[in-house]
Amino acid sequence: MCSPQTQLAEVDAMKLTTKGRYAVTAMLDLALHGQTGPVSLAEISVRQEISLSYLEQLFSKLRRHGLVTSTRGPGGGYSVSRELGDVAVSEIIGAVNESVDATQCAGKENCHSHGRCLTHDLWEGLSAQIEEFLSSVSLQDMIDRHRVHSSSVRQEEVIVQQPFV
Amino acid sequence: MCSPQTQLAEVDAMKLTTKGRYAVTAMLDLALHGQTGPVSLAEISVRQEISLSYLEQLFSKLRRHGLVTSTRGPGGGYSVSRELGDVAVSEIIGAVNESVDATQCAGKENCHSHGRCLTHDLWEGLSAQIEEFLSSVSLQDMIDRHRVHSSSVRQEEVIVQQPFV
DNA sequence: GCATAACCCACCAAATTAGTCAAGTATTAT
DNA sequence: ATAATACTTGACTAATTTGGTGGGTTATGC
Repeated sequence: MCSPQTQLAEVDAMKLTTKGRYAVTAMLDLALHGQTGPVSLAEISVRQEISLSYLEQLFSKLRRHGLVTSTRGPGGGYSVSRELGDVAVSEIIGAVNESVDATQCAGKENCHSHGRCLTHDLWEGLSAQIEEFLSSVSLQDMIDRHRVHSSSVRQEEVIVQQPFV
Repeated sequence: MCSPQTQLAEVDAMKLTTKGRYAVTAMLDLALHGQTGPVSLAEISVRQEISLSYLEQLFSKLRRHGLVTSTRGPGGGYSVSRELGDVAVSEIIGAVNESVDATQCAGKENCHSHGRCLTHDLWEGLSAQIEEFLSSVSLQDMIDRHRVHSSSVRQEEVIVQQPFV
């Protein structure tokens, strides 16, 4: 990012876009409806109003990252491949945001003299914190927290037990 | 988002893109160099390698949101309008990501029967947490934390004093 | 007055996102 | 076997966002 030839340079920081939201939404649908067996993308497409082809793109990446497993044939579909508590939101978002990432100035080469690099470091630090935060939230967490929240339980618990260590 | 006419519907959730990063970076530059007076966009442009015109776009929004004040004429420039501890990262990112947002299904209208809305709620919950997290980090926090981190002080402090309450 | 800088605006090229379409391949219930 | 179901792949496109140009206008310190 600091070398001249890499003009704008995507550091592979956590990106929060609708793409990631679609992926998380779909994974949540899978988590909620997948107890009895595989869930077809067609079902998810209808329930979540995401186009089937777009879901195929997303799940192709999710599968390559080992987050879901597929079952072919009639009655087939996708299943979450691990326990819900072991699937972090950051993994889901990271999986669908994967890029070829060829042009990356790995590490910090000549990045110590310019004023840019201090702010660069500061942003990296924040970025790392966001990622750490999203790493600490699993699908199970999201479901549990919602359950607690939507019932008339005290808010205190929800706020105190934040995932950030 | 749940009504049929709103197909994809941007809920105004926190978006983490390069645009927001540019804004935070520029604000940090302002914070670090603005002690002696206003800082011109030209300076920031050189230091942070962001085009002047793009900075103008960003600061136009930052100014309209009251995060910076401008001083015209020679020796002029921008200043952070509040104390650094009072400027949250979430405000900066939110300011530059403002959208006209006309087509929005405000509130939750007919959103209680479909399966979509549970996952929708779950995402909203996470989104709120991310926003809350970013709200708790100020420019001053970022600078302080970096200072602590870059000197050879124990890591413990940094980890323990996380901004998330 | 003049250079400096904020401000404003319309327009644009490239990249990314989101979605479509079509032709496959694999699995399995029957 | 075979049809049905479901996943795979890739090319293609529309919409949006990103980042930038280039033209100007206004305010102000010297």
